[in-house]
Amino acid sequence: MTRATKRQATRERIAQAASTLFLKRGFDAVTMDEIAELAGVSRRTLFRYFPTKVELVFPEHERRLGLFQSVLADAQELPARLRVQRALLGLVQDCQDSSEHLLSQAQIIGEHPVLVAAELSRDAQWEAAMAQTLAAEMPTLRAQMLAGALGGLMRAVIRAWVASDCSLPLSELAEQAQALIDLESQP
Amino acid sequence: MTRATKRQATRERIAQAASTLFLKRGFDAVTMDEIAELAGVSRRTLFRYFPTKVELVFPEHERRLGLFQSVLADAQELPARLRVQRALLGLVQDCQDSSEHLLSQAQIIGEHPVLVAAELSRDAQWEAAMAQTLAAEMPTLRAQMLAGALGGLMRAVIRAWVASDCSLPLSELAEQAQALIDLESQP
DNA sequence: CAAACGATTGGCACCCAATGCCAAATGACA
DNA sequence: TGTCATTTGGCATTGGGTGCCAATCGTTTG
Repeated sequence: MTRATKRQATRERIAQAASTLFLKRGFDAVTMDEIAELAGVSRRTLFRYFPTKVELVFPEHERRLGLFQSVLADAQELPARLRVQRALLGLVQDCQDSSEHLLSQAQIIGEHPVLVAAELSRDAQWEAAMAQTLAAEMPTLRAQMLAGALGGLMRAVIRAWVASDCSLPLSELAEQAQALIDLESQP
Repeated sequence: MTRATKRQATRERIAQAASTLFLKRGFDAVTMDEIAELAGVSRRTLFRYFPTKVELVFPEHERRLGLFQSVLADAQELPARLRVQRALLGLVQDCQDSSEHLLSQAQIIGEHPVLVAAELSRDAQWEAAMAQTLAAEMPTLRAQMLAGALGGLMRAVIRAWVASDCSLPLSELAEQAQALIDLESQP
């Protein structure tokens, strides 16, 4: 078994073990030792794959953010606001494709303050990426404000969608959001 | 010395001690024991006043949030969106009045992921309060989206203001923000 | 004023997340 | 197959956070 493959498999085994235990008993009631044991690795190795316990709740984040950023960077010939719109649509698609995983994640996060905060700071990374892109064709402050507003919209949309058990059509919600801030008509 | 007075004094002494140490050596390099010693209380008592180390960075938050909520609840005869506008203006005023404290707080937070996340989750409480108020005169989802967008705007404005060492006129920035989402003209 | 009461405090032991260090094991490659 | 770099495990340590109990200090009542 090649090195990279094994690493990948171990990572997924750990994430799976963590998710299982978190869902069964809640974030706080699970110790790192238990996760390590269920995943079949030592506690020390577990910390090499996931530097903090919180990271175990968002195993897909880094990959997803990378995707988002690459969509923003693609097709440089298009205007920035259009690239942002595309990236957001891609994100929506990604959410729909993995709605199952999203729901269990939401259940784990629940009202837990630390996890809610962690999710918000991950959302902020998306906003930062959008702001950077938008800054190419408008003043920085305006780009940051717009990105912040878009991020706030996204959060509300996703939250509503998750609250409906992912049953409502996400695209419809996204349309309502677009009515509030029309990217096309921004000065 | 009456009980409540003493409690108040102790709380402020602790907050002051923490702020001093954080500014001098950074959040991570300060232990709870050191803060307790400088404040002249036992470690155990320190944890009774501030349940987590992070709370020590936002000692004013609870009071400020309460103020914000009471402004939202006042003057029920006015339309909700106007009350939200008032509350936001009050917040801006509050920030200008305590800009000094805000700057040192920003210096402590810096790029520290945990503190950034903690600040975001506090912002989210403001958004929730606004959303609840706005929900009185529009559908819940729309209220949440609008509140999220307003929160994103506020954050960008405050961030820009702090980045300028609180020298730019905050009211001017707020006006720019209003141009993006005009509360009056929302359907 | 004194005694009884309730809130505040301090000290202790304990749990657990997180980190540094070093030695053993394991896959890659000549 | 033998060497080399990566990965892994075990160990010790630091520091945040909590439960428990006894001592202390306002407060209240007779």
